[in-house]
Amino acid sequence: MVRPNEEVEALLQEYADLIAITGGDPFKARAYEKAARAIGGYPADVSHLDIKGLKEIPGVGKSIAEKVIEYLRTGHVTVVEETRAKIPAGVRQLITIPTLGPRKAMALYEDLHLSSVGELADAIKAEKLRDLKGFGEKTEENILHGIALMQQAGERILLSTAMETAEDIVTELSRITGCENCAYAGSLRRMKETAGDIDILVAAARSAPFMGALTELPPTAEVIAHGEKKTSIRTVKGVQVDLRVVRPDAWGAGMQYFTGSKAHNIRTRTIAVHLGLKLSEYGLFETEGGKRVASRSEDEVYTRLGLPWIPPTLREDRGEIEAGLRGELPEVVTEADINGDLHTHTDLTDGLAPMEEMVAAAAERGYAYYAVTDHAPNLYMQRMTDEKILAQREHVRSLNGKHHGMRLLHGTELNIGPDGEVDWPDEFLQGFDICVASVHSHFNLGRTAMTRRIVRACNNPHVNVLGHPTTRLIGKRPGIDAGLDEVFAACARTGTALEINAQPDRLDLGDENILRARSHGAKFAIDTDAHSIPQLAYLRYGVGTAQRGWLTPDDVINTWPLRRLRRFLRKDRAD
DNA sequence: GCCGTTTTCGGCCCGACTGTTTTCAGTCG
Repeated sequence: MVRPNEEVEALLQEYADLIAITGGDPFKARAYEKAARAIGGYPADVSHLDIKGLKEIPGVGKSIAEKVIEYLRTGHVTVVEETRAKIPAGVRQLITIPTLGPRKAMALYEDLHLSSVGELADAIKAEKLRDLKGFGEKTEENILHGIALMQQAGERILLSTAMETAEDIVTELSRITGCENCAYAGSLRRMKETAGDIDILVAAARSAPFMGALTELPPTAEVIAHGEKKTSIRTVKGVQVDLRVVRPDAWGAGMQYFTGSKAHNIRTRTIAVHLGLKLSEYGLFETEGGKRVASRSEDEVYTRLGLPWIPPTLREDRGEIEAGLRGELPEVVTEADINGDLHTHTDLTDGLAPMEEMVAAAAERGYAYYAVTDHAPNLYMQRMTDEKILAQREHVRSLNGKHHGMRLLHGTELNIGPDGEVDWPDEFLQGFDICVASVHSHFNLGRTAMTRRIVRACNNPHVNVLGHPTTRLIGKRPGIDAGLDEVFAACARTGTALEINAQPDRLDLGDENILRARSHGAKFAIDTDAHSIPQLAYLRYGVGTAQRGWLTPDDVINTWPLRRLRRFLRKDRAD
């Protein structure tokens, strides 16, 4: 079900956290963290590897390889179990609170015996923390703020987490005899950035086999409800999954109903009423007499309502009904329209895979072009130098066109400094085919300074893409405070594309900001910011988000042919 | 615990920022 690589990654990360919390060797903790990341981002399935194969993964040596083997054989690792026994699980949860790290978490556990987020919140309210060494009023405030941020995301999970679970379940249920159709619906199908639960729909004459199967799938931890029409379970990861089975001739009406959104459905049902019809999850019926007029496919249902089929990503009652009635629905961008990725990393900085491997994997995706954009020197921890990036450029040039004719662009991800300055002078920047520029520091400037800073970066004739424009991390960090309308206008004016960063915890810009930016006439780049080969597939989440922002291929520069893209990348420069 | 054009020991991503301190620990990117 879940990729074994991810399971192992989670286990090693947990062990790294436990080492850090218990005050173990920080280098050891980092070694486990590094190995966890490397395995999570490794393209081959680790469960098919032996010790020798595992040790070929960078950062994995004898000791970790043996633990991985032990885990794959027995489902657990003895030393991890032993360490777990010393530290309540809640303590580890504490370090997921922003601004709260392993040292503070351990102090809270040892001195105040706090071992859950709830207990911590209560202790802060009782002003118990401020007397602790290294803690003060401001620390209390920051932790409370961090807890609030986490709870704001609430019980919702990231789109990618929901998607992986849903696709696994759909695959399993589709195998069952009698399954005529199976798909996920709900906010997941609309590609909303987070999901509260997962809705799965099956078309079949008999429901019992599917209801039974769901309750017995490996990720099922708890059965919440088990009936004839609906079964709900909770997975080991705490995600609720609702399964509904409909008759095959009601598939379209069921999908339409369970895809939502609620606001969209209210509109479609109102239209039905005005036509003397009634719309439910079972079909579209005549009010008088109850004769069924449509239900087999969504297309049939929408057509009978006088609407074209509406892409699920648009179904938010944000004007799609009106546009549909006028015959002016946008032809939204699809994954197939994307000609290349313009923001990616290699192991020259913090990526996991060597450039050749990233490039080969990108070519397999059928891209016409691909940009290598490693970090620039001002992100000090990456240790980039002029020599290293120039050597990489030579390497990029040497591989250009060698994989299915895919053209390579050599670029970089610049850091936008507090005054809007970037890493290199103009003469040096001139040598790049493309520059992404992003905020990686100074997140707390005031709005005026923040706006000026970003607008200044857009004015730079070498900055082509504004990377993850708000820098938000879903459920962890709000976006920077900037005058976004000014920023979007500057992007449109200067020919700087706004990135739709497809990393599932970023999805930045998000749909609402995309709609705003589009109204300013800005262009966009849907990029994965991939740090490993599997992450190249995150593109789908960026595309879904772009669709939610009503973008067409013409709005998205990396759907364009290379010639047009290159013209855009020159901005107004003469060179 | 990993790794090696400083190779079996001794380094390991470096610097900024914040809030707590009175010289610095913890967290983050």
